[in-house]
Amino acid sequence: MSHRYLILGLLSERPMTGYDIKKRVQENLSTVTNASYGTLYPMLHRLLKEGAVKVKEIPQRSRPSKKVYRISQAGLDELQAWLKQPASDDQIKREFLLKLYLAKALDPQQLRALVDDRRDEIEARLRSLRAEKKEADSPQQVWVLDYALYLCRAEIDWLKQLEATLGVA
Amino acid sequence: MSHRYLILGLLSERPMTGYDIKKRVQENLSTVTNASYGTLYPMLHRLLKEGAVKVKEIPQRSRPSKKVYRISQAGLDELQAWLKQPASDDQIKREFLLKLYLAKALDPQQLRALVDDRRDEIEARLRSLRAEKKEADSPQQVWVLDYALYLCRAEIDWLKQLEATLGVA
DNA sequence: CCCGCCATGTAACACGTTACATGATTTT
DNA sequence: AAAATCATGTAACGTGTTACATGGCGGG
Repeated sequence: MSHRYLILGLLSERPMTGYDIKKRVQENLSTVTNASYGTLYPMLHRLLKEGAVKVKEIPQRSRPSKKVYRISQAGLDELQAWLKQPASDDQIKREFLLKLYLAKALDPQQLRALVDDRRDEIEARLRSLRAEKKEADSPQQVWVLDYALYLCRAEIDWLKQLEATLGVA
Repeated sequence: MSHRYLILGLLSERPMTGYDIKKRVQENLSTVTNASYGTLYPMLHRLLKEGAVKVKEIPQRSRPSKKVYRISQAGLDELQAWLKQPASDDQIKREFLLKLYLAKALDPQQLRALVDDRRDEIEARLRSLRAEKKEADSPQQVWVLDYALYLCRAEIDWLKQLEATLGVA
């Protein structure tokens, strides 16, 4: 459901096409969501039907006509109302955590390998986030990236400590 | 799909009923998943059909007969194979992050309120995790709780820093 | 006497991903 | 000559949540 507000939020900045929204999400919001066309287009249709957005069709030569969506007053109201509500609980789905919990079934060497691989992966992610931050051009983007960076560092610390306890045992 | 391995993993410790699994998940794994009966029972049926588990039905007076599931060799093999594979990417869905990103549409006071509320919430969560940790009785459980604790602390640090930059602006 | 625990399950709904379909234009 | 970009969309599939249905037993 929160893709609804993702769209309304982006349209509240400026009118956009579905295609624009997709690009914007990939560039700036990949930490938050991965919304695909299969989610975005149907949701735009729905928002239109419900009056939260309006659309202006711009014909193009030899291409599907561009549909520029613009948020309506009703849409703005809905967005505002949603923003004021406290955020619903996070849903973290960390397959890695599950594996770790189930690792009784694994011998110590394999467990060690699992943890080490994880650390490599997170460290790679940390580097790529740092690179992204250099390119960031809005405060909002920096906030989100910082968030991801803080979490990465925390996970690395935790992994180090975990490795230490595994080393002893 | 990973509920499949959740079930296999828990059954690899000892035979259990669907009801037992649900309880276990609520008690020890709420950080990782919230699997409901509507997920668990159908998955057990499927695992049975596919030969990854076996079942023993124990009739009871005036209650649905208890179905105790036990993992099969095929199931164990599948679990091992899965555990050895690197974990797939995390999917973090943080509604709060989205709100923050879209907060251009919000005036500074409301933004402030959003951030403050979040901090209260996370601090409450931190306390409840600490309490849970005292009750923990397996290393695995401590690992998972520690993970959640590290993330909580990181988020609080990030929020503090965010509050500071908001205060200045 | 009521509530929570035990214990199974299904059905409707909501959500999201992936792959497919189309096809010119611009960049490498 | 190939690949990426622009630009729309649908359909099948997979997964998960919620609410419903059933009903005795034990403790406060």
